Amino acid sequence: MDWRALQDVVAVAETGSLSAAARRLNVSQPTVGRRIEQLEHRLGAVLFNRTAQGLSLTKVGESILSHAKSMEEEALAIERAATGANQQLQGNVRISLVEDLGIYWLPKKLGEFHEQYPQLVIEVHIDNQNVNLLRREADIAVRLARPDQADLICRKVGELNFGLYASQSYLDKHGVPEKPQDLKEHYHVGFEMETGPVSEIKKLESLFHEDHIRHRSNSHMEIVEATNAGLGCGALCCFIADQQPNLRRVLNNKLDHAREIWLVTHAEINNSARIRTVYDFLGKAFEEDSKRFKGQE
Amino acid sequence: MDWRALQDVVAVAETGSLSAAARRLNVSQPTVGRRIEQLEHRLGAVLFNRTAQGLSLTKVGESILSHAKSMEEEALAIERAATGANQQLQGNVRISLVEDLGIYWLPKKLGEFHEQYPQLVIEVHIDNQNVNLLRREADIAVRLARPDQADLICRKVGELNFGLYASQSYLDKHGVPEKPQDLKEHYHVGFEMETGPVSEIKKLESLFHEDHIRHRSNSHMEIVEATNAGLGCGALCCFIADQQPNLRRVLNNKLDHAREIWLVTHAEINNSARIRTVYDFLGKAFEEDSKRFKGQE
DNA sequence: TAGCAGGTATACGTATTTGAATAGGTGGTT
DNA sequence: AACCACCTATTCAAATACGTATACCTGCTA
Repeated sequence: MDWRALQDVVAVAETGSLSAAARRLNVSQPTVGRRIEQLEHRLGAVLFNRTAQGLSLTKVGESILSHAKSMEEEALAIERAATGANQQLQGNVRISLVEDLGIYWLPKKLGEFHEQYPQLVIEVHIDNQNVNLLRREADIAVRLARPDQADLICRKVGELNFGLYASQSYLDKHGVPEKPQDLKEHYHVGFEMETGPVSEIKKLESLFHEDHIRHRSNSHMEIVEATNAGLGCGALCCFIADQQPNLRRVLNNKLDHAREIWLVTHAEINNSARIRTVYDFLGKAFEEDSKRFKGQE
Repeated sequence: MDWRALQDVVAVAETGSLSAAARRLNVSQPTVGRRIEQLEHRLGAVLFNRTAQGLSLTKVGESILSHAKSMEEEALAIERAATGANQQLQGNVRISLVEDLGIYWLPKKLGEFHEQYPQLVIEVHIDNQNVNLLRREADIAVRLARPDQADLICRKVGELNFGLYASQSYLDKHGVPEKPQDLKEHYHVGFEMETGPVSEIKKLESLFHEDHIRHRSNSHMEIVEATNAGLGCGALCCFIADQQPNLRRVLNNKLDHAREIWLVTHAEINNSARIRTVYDFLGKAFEEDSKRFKGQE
């Protein structure tokens, strides 16, 4: 029995089509189709119903799936174990961060890092959604909330403060709000619900008139630009907004909210010398800039 | 990551060499070598120490092995699930039996079976050691002791009686023993320790003078022939020995011992129509001949 | 010490596997 | 109704992986 076909079964079952599975597995659609066909022949059972819309599991296929998924778990554990055992200071380390930190902060820090560790390659993966560390989608993640998955090790490395900002041109046109109630007359530029912390977003939005919420985005950078462009008041990272010459803080820090910054990695792979090196470097780097992130500088 | 390489890792770790693993996996030695080499490269870790005598696991290799073995377990479970789901009355069924039943009894029964189920192919696997049903080394096994593995379903289908026999020519030469004590003067033809039930064998051997145990074998057939050839008194299946014209029963049935006959299969694969068919057929066949096996006919 | 029976590593022609291209089907959208 | 986006199945040339043959190493035995 070709175990690769079992790998394919998981991918096809989860994506619902040979094509999508092939993309995920970095092979071609005919290859996935053929391998599954062979497996079915070998097992003497049809695992999928084929339609023009894709494939769906048969009863037999379902009875097999959980086993194949267990195999996948074990395969991932193998990758983690091997990575964790690697004590060389060379190779890739993949870091996942939210835009704010990934774009406005990390690059400036990495210069120093590369001087110190010339053999290490950093892959930066900007993503406001959470990546799955258990699946090695990243080696190290920076998150704005404490992770709750098991098997992860994590460390709080600071707080990221958000304040309410608007552009000078916007304020010239719409006036400067003096107290929170004044916001009812203002426009809001905010986060998409799916991406950010829902309760915080709703709390902020409730200060504005519901018809005045004109713009939402899943991109933090885009919100900075939209605020810069005068579309309304936006809740922005202080350490970013304070450096934008056209942005002004609104209502001082009455509407600030802070989110915790967590550095996260997988317990097993953190045995790896190169990953621990990056992890420790980031920990120190965050500490150095903790005041900036709190918006106190 | 190529899951086939993980399959290879298990085989190499268990057999200790690329060559042996290749034989087990039905591929060539260079193939196994290459795939493991690739895996090591992909994982960035050396899994085996290579010597001219074979391969041994490194520390990293060991930390991986248990995961890979778990994958193997799951893969086997998949095979069983697929087989069990197969409701067609065609295909192979592999039966494992001890020689006595496999050679002197089963073939005669199978004629009738094939008439009834022309689409089913029976593979007979004669083996006095126990095969591993969990690994699908056989679909159905006939054993002379109650199996203790989990996940097996089994059924006692009779008792196989053994008695003490010697050839007419042997008795002419050495005389006929009248009581058990007389056996001290006789020669014994018996089982190898590894194959049979150790306590029974020792009990029987103790009746003879230790210098008179001239012949041991792992083959029941060979013991029949050896006894036929006049090498000594042998403990033989009654239903076989009673049909041999030259063999005589010694000491009537004072030294009989019976072993239970168990029909065994795997719980999951017994859902398969074809396997259940054979299982039920064998159950009935054993019942029909139960008196013969007890040596009462 | 020679010969043998294991093993790994390597070279190379062949056979298999692969992916690009494409035909053909289906459902949703304009 | 026509188009588009998505899917599967098939074809065929090209890339890849494979097995055979072989060199070479090591430990055992005569």
